[in-house]
Amino acid sequence: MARIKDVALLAGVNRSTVSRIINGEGKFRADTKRKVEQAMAELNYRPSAIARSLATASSNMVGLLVTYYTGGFFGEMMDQVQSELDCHNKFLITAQGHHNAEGEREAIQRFHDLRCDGYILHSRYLSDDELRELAKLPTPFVLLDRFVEGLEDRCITFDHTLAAQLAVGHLIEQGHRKIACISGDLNRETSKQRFQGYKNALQAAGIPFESSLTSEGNYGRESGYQAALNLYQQHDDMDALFSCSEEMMSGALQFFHQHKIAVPEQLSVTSFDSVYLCASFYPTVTAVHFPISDMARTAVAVLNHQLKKTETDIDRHFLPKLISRCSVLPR
Amino acid sequence: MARIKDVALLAGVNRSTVSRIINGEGKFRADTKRKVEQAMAELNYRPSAIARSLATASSNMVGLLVTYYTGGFFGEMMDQVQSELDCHNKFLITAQGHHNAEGEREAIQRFHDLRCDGYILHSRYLSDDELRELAKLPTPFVLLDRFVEGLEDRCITFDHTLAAQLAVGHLIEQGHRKIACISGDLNRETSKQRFQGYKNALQAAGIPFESSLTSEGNYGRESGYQAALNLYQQHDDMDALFSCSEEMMSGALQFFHQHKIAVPEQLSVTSFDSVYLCASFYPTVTAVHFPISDMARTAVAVLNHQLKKTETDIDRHFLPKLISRCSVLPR
DNA sequence: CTGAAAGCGCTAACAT
DNA sequence: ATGTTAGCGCTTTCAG
Repeated sequence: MARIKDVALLAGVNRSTVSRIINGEGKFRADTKRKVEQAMAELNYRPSAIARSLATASSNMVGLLVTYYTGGFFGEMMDQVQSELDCHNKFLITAQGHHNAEGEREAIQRFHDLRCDGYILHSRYLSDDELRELAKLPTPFVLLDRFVEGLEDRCITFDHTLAAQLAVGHLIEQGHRKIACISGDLNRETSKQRFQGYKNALQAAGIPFESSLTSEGNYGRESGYQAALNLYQQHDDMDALFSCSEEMMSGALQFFHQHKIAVPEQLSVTSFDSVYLCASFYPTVTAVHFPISDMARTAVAVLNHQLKKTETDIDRHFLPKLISRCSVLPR
Repeated sequence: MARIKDVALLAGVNRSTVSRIINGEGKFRADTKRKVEQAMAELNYRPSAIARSLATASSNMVGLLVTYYTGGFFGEMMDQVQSELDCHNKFLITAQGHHNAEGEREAIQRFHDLRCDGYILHSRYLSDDELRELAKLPTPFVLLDRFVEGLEDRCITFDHTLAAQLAVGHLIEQGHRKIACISGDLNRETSKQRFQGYKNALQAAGIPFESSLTSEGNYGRESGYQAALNLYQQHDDMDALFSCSEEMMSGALQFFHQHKIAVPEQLSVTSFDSVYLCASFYPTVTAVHFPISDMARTAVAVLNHQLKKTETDIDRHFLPKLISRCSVLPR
């Protein structure tokens, strides 16, 4: 593998001249430049990003922490982050948190070992305190879909409560009263918020909250199926259902199909939706969209400002939008 | 950020001693080891993977090229590759090929710039010749789901033709004759193979091939919907359908639901399935499973042998299995 | 068992 | 406009 000194030798110049030409710093005589470029081409030379990192104390790498790779949600994030990063010629390093704090810590450790210039963390299990501690270290990072007091500048947030409220509110507007809810794992902050949004919507309409109309899932399809089953056994007269995730909605729909419960004729449904799965169901499901792509893009933008230490007024807070599809009928 | 020399200073030993202790090379007096470990802890020292790479001429990074991040298929691959790599303390670098040769070239370029020790390539657009050229360079790589003559040792393959044959054969066994097919983009090698499998199955059963019973999609859901529409308009009496991808099956199912065509009572269907989407449909769809996870794991294993220059008899060829679900009824 | 010194491939003052 | 030189943080001979 050719090194910079081979290029310099072949071109008959000094290594630093080559370096400068590569990095476009300063001016050079046209023919030096030509000679160098020719030598690089001839030797098929590519500078070593590693050696560069060491010399410049900047790796050009950005670490992205996600909870899991599978399921499509992550792919969406990754796609956005990568394409933003590509524009700036930075490298993307990813790691999974594996659904626990220790996993997230290890992931960040890896980023640190690689001396990533910055991180984008979709952290679910690290405590606010731990994150604030991390913020004291020199490496900048932004938090994706998380709010931590004291770290406001680094937080890309989404209003989960309002989103759920919107989805349930739509059901109410269409005249539904007996509305069931499949929540996510209620240990998770955002799940709680979504659940709260469900309650808020009911309250705003003066509908009493009834806990037997709610069932906790784990965001997976099977849990959605199971929850639908539970709910239906207790309330075969419910007139609507709200699911806190698209995957769980997928399972619920399976249950309804199987039991010949017509959606939306007999039962209206709405859902949370991240990767437009709700558009692929039958019927297509009216849902609040969780704009993870836009948020991921924003995360990179904000991180870039932190890296350059420039101020920014990029809007870091996202509001939900309801996407009307075919799963709701007025009562 | 503490460096090795800070640790050495604090522990009162030489840098090389620290280095040796970190890497567990040789023997040391118990108390030197203790002192050093204490110093490392105190300084919160973590060796720089970058400096290490430069010194050892080995980056401990592995590059994974995929065509796209979105859709879940990639996540599955990535998950497997990462967890295998984790065991060996290696770093995963990913890049997208962006559905064209130039994109794949750039991705590999990135891997090279980072001096990855090896690559796992899910390459769709680079020619066999180009891949053979690449094989002449010193960096080892493995090809995922691709067969290139001369590179047999590096190819992890799957029998797409047989898989399709199995899925269509099952339909035939159940007494179906008028079987439609939604194929993938026929410019792609594996799509051609799947399509060929469809034809093979028909031929084996003595059923004449009828091109109006086939429709080409692009692996996306919408194209599946469209294809189902096309096919049904021409042959509303078809008795079965085979889809070359789960996504397209999703779209087809939407069409059938919408038009009250009962699956499987009125129409039996089978599909290709990568990430078990077919289990989430209603009805659940009988499908041949494309074992991308196992293949990805194997890819890492094979690459590891290449990196260590050891021989291996790992089985690199995968055979399809049919997973029976609820979308097929005998005629 | 440990230390001294050179070097990995590059960049960045500092000269000229 | 280009060359000289000294690192970046680590590993790895070679000594002892």
